[in-house]
Amino acid sequence: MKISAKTEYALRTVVDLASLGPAGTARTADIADRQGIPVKFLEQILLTLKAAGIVSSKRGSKGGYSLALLPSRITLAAIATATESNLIGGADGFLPDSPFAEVWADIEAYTLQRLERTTIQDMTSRARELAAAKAPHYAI
Amino acid sequence: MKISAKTEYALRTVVDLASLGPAGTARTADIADRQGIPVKFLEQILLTLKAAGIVSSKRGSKGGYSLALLPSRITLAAIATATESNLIGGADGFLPDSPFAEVWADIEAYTLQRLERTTIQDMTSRARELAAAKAPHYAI
DNA sequence: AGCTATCCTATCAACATAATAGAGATCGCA
DNA sequence: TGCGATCTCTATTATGTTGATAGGATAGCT
Repeated sequence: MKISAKTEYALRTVVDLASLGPAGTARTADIADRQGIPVKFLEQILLTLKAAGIVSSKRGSKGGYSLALLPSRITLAAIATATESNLIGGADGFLPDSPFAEVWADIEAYTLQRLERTTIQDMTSRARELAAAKAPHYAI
Repeated sequence: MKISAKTEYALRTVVDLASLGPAGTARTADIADRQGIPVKFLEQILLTLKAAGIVSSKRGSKGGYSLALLPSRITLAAIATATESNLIGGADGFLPDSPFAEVWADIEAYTLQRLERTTIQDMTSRARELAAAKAPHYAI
């Protein structure tokens, strides 16, 4: 289960936008700066995310990107399938009715389900939990 | 979940050896021929499998490769970890306590478990089942 | 108009994988 | 002992994918 930099950047980018709250907007350069992502690379990623209907954009001065959906409606699967060329379907080479194909199909089904059940909202709330558990003295 | 040609070849090779029965031996060239694998590539794969303790070899005339373990003791995980450079550990880039890391760890754990619970013997018997289901008129 | 930012496409560099090449080492047997 | 068969080892090439960069085109705001 390798994860590409592109997908990792995409996930972090969507969380970044989600952290701005509803109707929050950010320019590519600002996201890139906050997340440590090469600007021109992030441009491409944002175009991909836009094509997938995950973010929306506004051009020109006062423009930028914002989430096209509620964080609770954006699944990790939606992001990963948009950016990862073959999240699934890597078991070709085996005959379709081979026992190996069954095993790989099983693994891919689990993977896809897990990513489909998990939303960006899950990520942000879980991040808060983890932060609270790590530094409870600041939280109290 | 991409699977490399090397791993696919390795899996097919071990099944090929298992199909020869206990104490069955085959030369590299014969396996390559039966499985449609480039000979020199298969040489490297067999060396890898040998280093992993999955097959054993005998040199010279009358030499060849054979399984070092019973098919019921060879897991898909053993083969895949031997041939695949990073079956696991592809979620670096995320901070270790990031919620993303949790999700990926979960998926990897499932993957590894599935491959560890499945043996080459499972593969050969399942292959027979599938063949029987496909052509029941010949089986009766 | 002129500035700002997204949009689009081409290109390059780095890396991993698939495959090939050619010696070298060891075994069995005549 | 010699010789062919077969595994063993390392280097090299080819190919494809990914990560990143470049530069201009398009659209919105003031």
